Amino acid sequence: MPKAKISRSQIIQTSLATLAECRTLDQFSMRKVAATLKVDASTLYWHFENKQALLQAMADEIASQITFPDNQRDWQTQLTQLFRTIFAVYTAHPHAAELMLETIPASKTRLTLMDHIMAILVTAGFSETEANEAMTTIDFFLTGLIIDLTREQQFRSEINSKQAAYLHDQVQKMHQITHDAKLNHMQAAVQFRNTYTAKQQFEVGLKLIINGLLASKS
Amino acid sequence: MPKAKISRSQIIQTSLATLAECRTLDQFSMRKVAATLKVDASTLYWHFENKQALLQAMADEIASQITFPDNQRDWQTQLTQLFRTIFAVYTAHPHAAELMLETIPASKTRLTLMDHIMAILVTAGFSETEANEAMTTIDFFLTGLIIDLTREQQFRSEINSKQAAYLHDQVQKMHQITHDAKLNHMQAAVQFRNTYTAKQQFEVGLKLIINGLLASKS
DNA sequence: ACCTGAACACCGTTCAAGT
DNA sequence: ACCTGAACACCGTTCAAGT
Repeated sequence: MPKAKISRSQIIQTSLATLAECRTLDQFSMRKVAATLKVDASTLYWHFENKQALLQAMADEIASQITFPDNQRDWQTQLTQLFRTIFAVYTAHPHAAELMLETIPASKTRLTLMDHIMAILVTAGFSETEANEAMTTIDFFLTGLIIDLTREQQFRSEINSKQAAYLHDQVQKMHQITHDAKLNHMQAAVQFRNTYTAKQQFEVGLKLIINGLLASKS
Repeated sequence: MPKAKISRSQIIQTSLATLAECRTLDQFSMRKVAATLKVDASTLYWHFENKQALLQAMADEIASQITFPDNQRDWQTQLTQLFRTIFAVYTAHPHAAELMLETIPASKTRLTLMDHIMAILVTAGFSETEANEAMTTIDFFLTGLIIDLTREQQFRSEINSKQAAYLHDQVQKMHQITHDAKLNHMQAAVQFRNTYTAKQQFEVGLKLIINGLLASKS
């Protein structure tokens, strides 16, 4: 029994490191991970069924870093704290939000997390239906926000590659059209996005949804 | 001046038809579009700068089918009607939601639409900030919902390809873990998703957010 | 049990050359 | 102005063969 050159968890760690150096999720490839590990690409297929399986494992690894809030506090506080943690974890790992979106929550870690979010709401007196709706709404909001913002940030920083240059032009064009067509509300929106940080936008959106929940309760 | 074999709009139409036959967005390729048009793949690059540009054009084409609601009605009705139209248009075109997510709204069509949504809210008395938050929240919710649901639907219908089979297994596994670990709230969530249609889930989520807006107003 | 090499069937994109 | 062919540098995945 010869010692294995690489382990499953080693692949996951290296994959996350490799992903961190990719500008977009689809630049992440099995071949790049293999190259970093100094292993043939086909070797990875002994450890993982396919690329999707590796992505799922990476998503789980990230999700496992999310900790649960103190359950003595009221539901608004618990929910806010928990989603703040999720926000922090997602922003700490490049492309984490996209990874979650492209991946099925078929692990105990992720399912337990979702169950916990719903538990907070159900314990607070919401129905299962309301809890499910609230959870997915917040989750999609959070995921969408992060994906959108990281995209724009990358355009601002990198003009090296042709692809980045094209996308940068599109952002410029967006501002141009907004200005020329006198779309005043969009102009306000753009300015709003430029002055607020991602964290601030997250807080304000989360508050809106929680307020909505509060209202539906009474 | 020889007559052009193909036109820009012809490419866009064929692309949408080609996309409709792809099970996932990343199965959509320039080469497939070219093959359908009986043209060399490189020809497309005379009409479009790159793949991203074609995707943007496709997204615009879809977005142009969204009509605005009667502006005599109150803001809740207008907002609900408009997003119902968006929901209908997104579900009519396979992968439309993903297309919107992967693409920058750098066209007059899409920017005007966004401006209109904000205008409804600002006219109703919300601040630009609140309007922007509400718009993005609803948009992300809608996009996320559609992407999630279409994914699951595809798994249920197709077991042909190996890729689909793997994802189908993951969905199974998700149910299994949920059951075994007694994640009761998740179980309720799964059941909820199985009995409700996409449209119903959309309606209920939209109502929640609008109620939140109503509450924040008073 | 774990890994390699070569191969297959794909991609997006470029560019000289054709009409 | 519009299109082609060939080429480049990539992909994910499989599978017989090695240790």
